[in-house]
Amino acid sequence: MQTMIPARAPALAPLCEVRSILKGACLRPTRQRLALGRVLFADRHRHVAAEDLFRDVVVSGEPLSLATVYNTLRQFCAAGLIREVATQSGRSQYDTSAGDHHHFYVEDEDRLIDIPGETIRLDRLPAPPAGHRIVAVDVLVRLRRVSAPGREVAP
Amino acid sequence: MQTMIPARAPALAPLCEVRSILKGACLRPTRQRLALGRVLFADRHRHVAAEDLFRDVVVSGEPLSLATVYNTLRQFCAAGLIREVATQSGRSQYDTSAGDHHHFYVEDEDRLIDIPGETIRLDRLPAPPAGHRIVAVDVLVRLRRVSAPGREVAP
DNA sequence: TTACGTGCAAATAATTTGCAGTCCC
DNA sequence: GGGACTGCAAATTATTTGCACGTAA
Repeated sequence: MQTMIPARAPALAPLCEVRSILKGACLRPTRQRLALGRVLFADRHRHVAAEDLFRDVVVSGEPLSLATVYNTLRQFCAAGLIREVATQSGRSQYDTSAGDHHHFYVEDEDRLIDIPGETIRLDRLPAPPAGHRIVAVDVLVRLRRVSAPGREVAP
Repeated sequence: MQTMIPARAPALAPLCEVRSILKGACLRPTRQRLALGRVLFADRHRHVAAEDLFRDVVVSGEPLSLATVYNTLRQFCAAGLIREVATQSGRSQYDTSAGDHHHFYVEDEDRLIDIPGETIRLDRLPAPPAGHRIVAVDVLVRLRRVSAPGREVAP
């Protein structure tokens, strides 16, 4: 889509903070993980797809391979440092804040927006089927642009 | 995973019903769409991935191509006849009941289970960002097996 | 040292598309 | 008859994996 890469350097989390996050998750502080962590944890309310993160880290001056980004995202996810958000676009997005909150999803742009945890309250959560336990409740509020190019559906 | 294809013929919705559903959506009643519709609309609480549906239709005796399944699912979705459900597995699942309800998602099996609409109530839905309107609210309650093979996480 | 990580390129998986031929209205 | 639909195979896109090499503990 875009030929020119905007070389805005993304904000970076302090190295020592990332180190201790990794240590807490029993993950070796390799150069690549540190670089990914510095970008990921700079803003606790970010949503990234693997490709975006890859681009940001490379722009930040640390070369690494895309495969490593995928692998590391999976590890961070398994460690509970970040969270995968399911959308209906083909690609996964990762949420840098693991806390309790939900999302708006702008369909046309494949973009996520945080909804603070207390804003939505779920009453009467159903009991899980026998033999299962609830590990998470994800609420996705799907949005579309008003008066989007095209036609508007009558209510 | 499974080498033998169990040739259980799936239940089929009546042809006339599928015809009128298609007519209502302004879609031509072609042989392939009818066959897909008969399988899809036989049970209003089914969840299928494209490949599963493809297999079921072929088993029901109507040959068609996988590409047509994908294309048709997209068309049915756009027409509001079915609904795509986002999960974190790579593949999309389609829900044959378009009505208001939510889902349990068994992560280990990539399987969806309906939660009736009134079972979950959402209070205080947040206002959408300016210029956007809410088109749907999807709640996904993620489940994992209790005492799954492996280890259990302490609470 | 030594198991754990990483890069690369190739493999997979799910889905979409181009185009020639077929079918419904 | 003519545009809508389908099949096929090839293209795309997102992600994973195998294996030789590098690096933190």
